[in-house]
Amino acid sequence: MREDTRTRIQEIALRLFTEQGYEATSLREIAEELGVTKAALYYHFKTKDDIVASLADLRVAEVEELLEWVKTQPRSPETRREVVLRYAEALRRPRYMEVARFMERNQTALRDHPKIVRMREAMLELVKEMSDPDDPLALRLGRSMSLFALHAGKWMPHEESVSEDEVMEASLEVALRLLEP
Amino acid sequence: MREDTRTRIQEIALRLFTEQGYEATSLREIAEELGVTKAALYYHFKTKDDIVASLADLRVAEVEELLEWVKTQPRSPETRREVVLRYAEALRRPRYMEVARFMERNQTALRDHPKIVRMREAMLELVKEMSDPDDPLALRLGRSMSLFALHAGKWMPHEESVSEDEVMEASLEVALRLLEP
DNA sequence: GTCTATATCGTGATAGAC
DNA sequence: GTCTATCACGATATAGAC
Repeated sequence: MREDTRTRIQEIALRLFTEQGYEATSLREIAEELGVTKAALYYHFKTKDDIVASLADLRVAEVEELLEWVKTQPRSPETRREVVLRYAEALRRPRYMEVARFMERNQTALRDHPKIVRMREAMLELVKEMSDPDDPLALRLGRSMSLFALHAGKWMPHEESVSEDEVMEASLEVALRLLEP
Repeated sequence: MREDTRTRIQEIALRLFTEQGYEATSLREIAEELGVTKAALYYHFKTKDDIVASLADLRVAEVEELLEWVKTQPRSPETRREVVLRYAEALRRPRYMEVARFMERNQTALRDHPKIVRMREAMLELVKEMSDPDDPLALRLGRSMSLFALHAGKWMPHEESVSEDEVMEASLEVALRLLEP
């Protein structure tokens, strides 16, 4: 059974926005890859920003959920570990990592987009929850990098002999190590 | 003595490109901040790309120099440590960190720009020189993140009570720790 | 749902006067 | 070195037929 057009637009847009950048990608390009005209896109999405919003939705809810959860937990090594594990788990879901990469690569272009702003704020709060204000600065910094380390594995170049799972496992190891002094 | 116009253009462009993104920043905006018309910019820079090139120049030579040096050294813990220290030292120079941030934030928009391509390749080689192919994956990943950790300190949010130097010192601590198993 | 046609705008860039 | 005036282009977005 064939995907619906809306989903195909999302997929094409996600790829092009990430590869070339949001502003550098025109609706004409997306339409051409889809095999329709520019105007047809406007039936499925009201504006170009709307496409971004639909992509952000794939991720925002999940991060905010994780944030809500962590707020109910004590600030302990176990909680931090669990946050990293849950975040890593989320990254395995289809398209999640791709959306994360799209956002990361287009932060400036999208810095005023409401959904992106919410996303950034949630991530900052999440990072904040992972340290006490009186922890040493280097430790706090390391923990801030922890979640990012999980993304980094996918973006760093490595040989083809290494499998996805191995990279994810190694990233997780780095991330967990960054939690501790 | 007043800065020359060329330098002022670079400064304004660097700030706007970083804050809003390269594509989102028009020459009109830069000209307005400078207090001249768009056309006047073209006396100082032949194209918009030329402004980027002049900004990249502030950093490319330095990284390539560091790369050349590391290639003459054995792959040892001391060499890796020295690379991180030298890179951290370079980041203290005026505008270097700002240029790094500008590049980082606009990687996609500038992905075909010759100077940016050279820069990325040099950084990748530099990272490569910091590990042996048979080191464990997690260690190689951590070392890849090491230089990035030095950037990260500046971007992560932290209280105003913390000084620049303290942040840099903490970043350095994280970076050095990432070098070791 | 998709089309053609068009409106409207801002962009990077150039020519030539001063 | 800076200006005015202008160009050519491609962008997002809309109207209305099919």
